[in-house]
Amino acid sequence: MTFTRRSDHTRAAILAAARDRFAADGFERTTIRAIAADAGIDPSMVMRYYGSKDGLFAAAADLDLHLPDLSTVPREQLGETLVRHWVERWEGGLSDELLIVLFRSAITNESAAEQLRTVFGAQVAKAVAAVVDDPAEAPARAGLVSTQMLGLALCRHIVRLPPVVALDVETLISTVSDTVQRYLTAPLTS
Amino acid sequence: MTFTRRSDHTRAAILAAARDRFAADGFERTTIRAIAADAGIDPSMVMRYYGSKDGLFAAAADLDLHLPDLSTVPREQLGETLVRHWVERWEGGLSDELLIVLFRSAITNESAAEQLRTVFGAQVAKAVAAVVDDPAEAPARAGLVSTQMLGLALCRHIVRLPPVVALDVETLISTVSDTVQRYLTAPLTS
DNA sequence: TTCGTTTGCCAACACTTGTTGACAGAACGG
DNA sequence: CCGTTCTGTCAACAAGTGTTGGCAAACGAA
Repeated sequence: MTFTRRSDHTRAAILAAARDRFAADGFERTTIRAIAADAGIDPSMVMRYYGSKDGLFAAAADLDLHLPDLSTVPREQLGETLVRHWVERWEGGLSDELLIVLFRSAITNESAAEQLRTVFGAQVAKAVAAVVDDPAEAPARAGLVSTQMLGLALCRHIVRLPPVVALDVETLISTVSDTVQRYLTAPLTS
Repeated sequence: MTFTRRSDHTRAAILAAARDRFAADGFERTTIRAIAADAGIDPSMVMRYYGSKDGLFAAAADLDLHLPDLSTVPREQLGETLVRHWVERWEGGLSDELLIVLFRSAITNESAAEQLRTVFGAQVAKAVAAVVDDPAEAPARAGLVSTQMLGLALCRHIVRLPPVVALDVETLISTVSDTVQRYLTAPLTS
């Protein structure tokens, strides 16, 4: 099944071009013709190898957050570990534009939103569940953590709110870490 | 200039239909034909009264956050005042779908993103500046507050992450209020 | 070589998009 | 009454969309 086909190069070129376009423009504004042009091939090839625009998107937005395993982290460093990982992943140039792909498209495309829900529902919940005292509180804590981390990425890298973009990385990390630390460990008021 | 034209009813119907559609589908997927159909008129009327799709969007997404004046609020209630106002505005049914309009479209449409930057840059910064000790810190604090408030709205009302949707309103308010209170008043580590 | 398969391009389909201009009737001022 | 303006419809345009099928060349096994 994993033979190296002669078309592998083309397939990879399509996927790379698709990620660039989806990340830059979102799902709706990205056209198969533009992707094909970027990849230097004919639009019909995209259909042949990925079936449809939706199929191509699914292939392009398949990602792993690689969240750190929090179970081995000292309790008082949980927030910082998570936030630092998150921030540095986003700051790390274009290497992880997959996140932007998913993000940009999830706002308007329902299947992309479902994919984002799955990614966060599973991966963040798993990371959080490993360190929470009361398992019943795990979903709520994971949800709160998600609001802060997604909000941070949204403001700094998608909408690019000037004051958020201007924030010093270390200030950002240390301030937001305190928040996430509280969401993970502080008693949940109600 | 503010005569009551006979077409005012049509103009209003177009605007209402446009807000519904933009909020539900975002800018790109919303078609003038669909808006016209909802409003029960011909697509060409939309062009006549609003010039273009962009013009219609600008008219539909013109909004005021109505953030409370924090200068009269006791210092220890700043966070809760802001967060409660924000959450209740979003929870208040469809009455404020304008926010969703702007939000959904800002991700893929550059002029909408600019509009969102303006709204937050101006209105949040103004509200925050009124209560911050060191004026030099105001933009950073406003930025941090924005990440939490936008992230909250994103997760709960746009992407609809299940654990965030499931959160009890009062738990949500009190927990996030603590965060915003810290962003407004706690020393900024660096 | 000879055959079938793979890879790619070309042209076209059927459809939707934003937008425009011509035209019919109502409303209104003179 | 006339003539003008306003409000609305209809039909069409030019462009762009995802998608499909046919065909030529390159390849790989026999």
